[in-house]
Order: sequence, then C-alpha cells, then structure tokens
Amino acid sequence: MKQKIKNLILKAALNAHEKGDLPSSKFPDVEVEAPKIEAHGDFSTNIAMVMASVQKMQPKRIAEAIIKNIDNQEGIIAKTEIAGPGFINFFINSVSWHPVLRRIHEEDDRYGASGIGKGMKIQVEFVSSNPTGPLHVGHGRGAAFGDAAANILLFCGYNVEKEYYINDSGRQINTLGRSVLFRYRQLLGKDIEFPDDCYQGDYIRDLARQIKEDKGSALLDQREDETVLYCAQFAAKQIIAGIRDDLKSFGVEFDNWFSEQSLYDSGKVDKVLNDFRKQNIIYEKDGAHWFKTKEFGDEKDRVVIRNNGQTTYFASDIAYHKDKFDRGFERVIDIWGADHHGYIPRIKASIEAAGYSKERFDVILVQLVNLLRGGEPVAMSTRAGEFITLADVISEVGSDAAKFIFLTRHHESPLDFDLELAKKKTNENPVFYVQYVHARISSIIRKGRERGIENTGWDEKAIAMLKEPEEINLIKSLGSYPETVRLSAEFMEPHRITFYLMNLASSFHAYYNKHRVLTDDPLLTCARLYLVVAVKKVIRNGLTLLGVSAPEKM
RNA sequence: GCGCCUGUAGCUCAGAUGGAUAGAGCAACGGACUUCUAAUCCGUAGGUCGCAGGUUCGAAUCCUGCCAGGCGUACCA
Repeated sequence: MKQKIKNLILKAALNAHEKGDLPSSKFPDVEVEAPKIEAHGDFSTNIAMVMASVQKMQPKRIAEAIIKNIDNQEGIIAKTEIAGPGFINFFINSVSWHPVLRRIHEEDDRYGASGIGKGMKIQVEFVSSNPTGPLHVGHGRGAAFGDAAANILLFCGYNVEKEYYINDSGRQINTLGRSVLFRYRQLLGKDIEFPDDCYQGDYIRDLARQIKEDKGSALLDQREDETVLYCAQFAAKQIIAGIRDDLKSFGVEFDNWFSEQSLYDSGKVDKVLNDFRKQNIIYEKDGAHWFKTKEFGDEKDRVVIRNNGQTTYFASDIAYHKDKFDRGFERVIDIWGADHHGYIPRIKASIEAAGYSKERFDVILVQLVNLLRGGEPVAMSTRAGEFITLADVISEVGSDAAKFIFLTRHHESPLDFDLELAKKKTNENPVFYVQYVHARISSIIRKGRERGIENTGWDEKAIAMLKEPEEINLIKSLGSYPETVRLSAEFMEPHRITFYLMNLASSFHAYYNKHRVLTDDPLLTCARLYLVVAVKKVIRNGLTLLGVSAPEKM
C-alpha cells in the first residue's frame, strides 16, 4: 500500500512538471510514512518540503500542484490534505485495505517473506561459549538473538548458516583438565587442596565422578600431562554435549559446530601466521610474536605467539575469520557479549590483512543480562560456582517466555531478567499476551466448527462488511507486517518483530472485546472469520521468526 | 586517562533514512464477564527526552562539550 502511494506521488510530480505546474524535474526520493497521529491520515509525505528549495516554490504550492495531478482512478485515496508546514496527508479508502487479507491467506506462512537478501551467503556465529562450563543466562540472550536474527535473514532471502565456534584448545581447556583431575584425585581419597585458578562449579565434580566410574583409579599412576589431556578431552566433550542439549531444549540449533582445535590440526593457524610474516606484519619482540594490528587501526599491536612458544587465542581467531571468508561467505556476522567489544579492531585488522574487506564483517554486541528475582538481584559468582544456568531458567520459566523477554529489548540495551516476572501469566509478561491471541482465535475456529461454520475463502461481498474501525485498524496493522520484517532484517533488530506482535495483539484483544466473530449473520461471520484467521497466521509467522511457539490452547 | 554502550512518565522500555500534539506495559485511580478463553478490554492521571550549546523550515534522533551508570583497556578467553 505504501509503495502504491509512493508511485502515485511520483507520477503526480511528473505530471505536474509536464503540465508546467512544477518548474524543475529534479525530484528527491519519495518518502512516505504512516503518521503517528490518526488525524494525519494513513500515509504522509514530506516531499513538498524537501522539494521547496529545488523548485523555488513554497511547500504548500508544491503540495497543491502534486495533489492536483494525482491519478486516483482506482479510488484508493478517500481524501488528501495539506497540513502543517507542507505535509501531504493521504486517507485511504477503508475498502482498499481489504485485499491485504487475501494476500495473507494466499501467502500463508510465507507472508512477510521477501527476496531482499538475493540469496547472499551469510554466516551468523553466536553463543560460542567456551566448553568449560554450562551456559548461563547471558548466553541465552545471545542464543535467542542470534537464532531470531538468522531466522529473519533467512525469511528475507539470505542464504544463512548458523555456526557455533568451539574453543576446544588452549589454556582454558588445560585448566578444565586440571580442574577435573584434581576433583578426581580428591574423590579417590587424596588429601589435596583444590587450586584457586581452577573451575569451582559442581559440574566439575560430576565429571570427575564419571571418570572414576569409567577408569577407576587407573589415572593416578599415569603421567600428569597425559591425564590432564585425557580429563580435558573427556570433560570438554561432555560439556559440549550438555551445551547442545541446553540449546536444543531452548529451541536453538546450529548448522555447523566449528572446532578451534581443527584449525591447528589442519595447519591453518601456522599458515596464516606465515603469510603475515611474509607480508612483514608480524615481528618479534621480548621473545613474543606480535601482529601489527596498529597499522590497521587498532590502538596497539597484539601478541599472537607468547614468549613460551604457545599461540594466543587471537592467533586461532585470525585463522578462523580468514577461514570463514575462504568458505565463501559474502558477509560474516559475529554476535558477542558486549564485554568483548575491545576485541573488534584486532579481528577487523586480521581480516584486512588476510585480504578481505572488513566491510563484509560485522560484530553485533549484545549487552549483559541482570538476573533478578522479585526485583532483587540474584548473586552470580562463577568463581564460587554459584550461578543460575540457562537450563535452570528454561526449566523454571520455559523457553518461550525466556526467549520472548530476551527479544523485548534492543540488543544494545542492558536487560533486567526477572525470574518471577517471567513466570507471571499477566499483561506484565508479554509473551502470554501475544500467544493468547493465537489461542483465542484457535478457540473461535473450534467453536465455529462445532456450529458447523467453516472458514471460507475470499468472498468480496462478505469482506466488504468489514468496516468497523477496529477491523480496519487490524487490517492496517496486518498490512505493515512485511515492512516490519524487512526493517528487522536490514537493521538486525529482531525486537522490532516483538514490538510489532505486541501491538498487533493489542489491536486484536481490543477488537475481540468489542465485537463478536461468530454472529447470527452468516456473511458477517464469514468475513470476520477470514479476518481473524489472517491475524492468527501473522501472529504465528512472527512468533516463528522469534523461535517462540504459537499454542492452540492456553 | 583512553575507547565502546546506555541515560525518554514513579518502574521496565519502544520511538523508521531528522517530521506535525514524544508512545506502550506495569504500578495508581475508576469501570466492563448469563454471550467466541477476563492470561482480556475501556477510561483517568502521569514528561524540562541527563545538562548546555550548535546544525535547519523542523532535533529524543545529527555535531560539540559536560554530568551519571555499565563494560573494556593482558604474552586471559
């Protein structure tokens, strides 16, 4: 509809110029928007104001010239007016909204989809939590965000791959192995102190117990470096399996799990470091090897090989990001916790140095989550091993509520997650508010069937009966869904869909309370059923993008 | 110190490439269930958009400075 108005305006401007009403043929991009205030019409354009200086005319004169030349043969426009400093407001004939409903029924679960991505191969990497402990709430936000963003991109015609990067190499893995080994020794009666720098959580004890059941006391007699390695590999494998399970129960699945260790095994880390040496952008100082990231805009150079000969995490990350582009992704998006923001310049440096444009790479920072219970902060200490895991949250509030709440904020805004609030089944908790619409409409359909009323198709005569303000309002809202999805993809902002759904839900509940769908008039009932089924489809489509279920009953 | 993010109603937050009178929910107050699910709806009230300048027809939005909070600033990941 907006596009139609745009075209009408453009054509009107051209006509006006041909007839001599407008001196210049230079027209700016036509901007059409839906005004916030109802009295300002359904659509509004500022074109007359924008053109004023080029046309050397008063905005109001320009507006008059355009309105005069609008071709309203289809009768879409009920009224136009010039308002304020020169806005042209368009009031749409309410009947003209109706075809939106047919489109929704026809396109069904593809309504809102588009081809703006043009099949571009794009990778979204998210969560990528270290396999040294279970996922916590912050990872949950990253998971909900990344998954929704990927769904939206896919829906908009991108060729999306979701990837999880497993840091199964390096120091933290060694620490994991040591942690488990110490607990294992304690289990076998050794009186030893558990080191401070090891992971404290109870899950380490559980892993040690499993090894004990497996191997008995056999590990006590072996060389320490071998047992640490064994414990590390065993533990990491178990923890990754746990992470996969948690994500699965959260409704998030990945297309690819990428191992950091594999970059070493395949020699990709060595290779990229050698390439950089040849380019003379790696040098030695104080026994360490430094990558000249400063030359690429970082604030200082960064170590890639420590003076003890071990590579840093950054070294494998260089190889990893190069590999992403080598695999043919045209765009690469990393979703990180906001506390890693200082890491961005060096990754961009490495991408440039590897010969790819950093413009093709984006990092989206997701702000931290404050966990609350009844308004009070929940103490979270990783050190002491006291934290609420994502699995805890899912089992307490459910994945639908958790996901939806994670997606009710812009990703750059910190989020207070209140466990008590997330469980409340009231308007304070928006997920139920939206899901309730789906359940209510399902119920209407069931009730209709009981009375022998089936959802019939498009019937011009019936649809023409939809003229209550609440009905037109609902249809308008339905009509703006595709644009919401498009903007959501363009700006990587899934929360736009969340807010859209809450708004649509509000329009529906208001309608539901004021009007009955199943009436004594068969034609009207048919029309209203057609309308609410369209609402149901859009609610379902939106929730699906967010990874949230749309229940038939609540 | 430097860098990134945030600052909008009592609380939690939206606010499109700069648009007209800044919007929701919660909390407060007053109403609506013999009728399709009251997990709902309707109404009232609530604001110096952190502060100060600047850019222009027009700023919550862009620019500069300041204030407050969070995060980062490793040969950790």
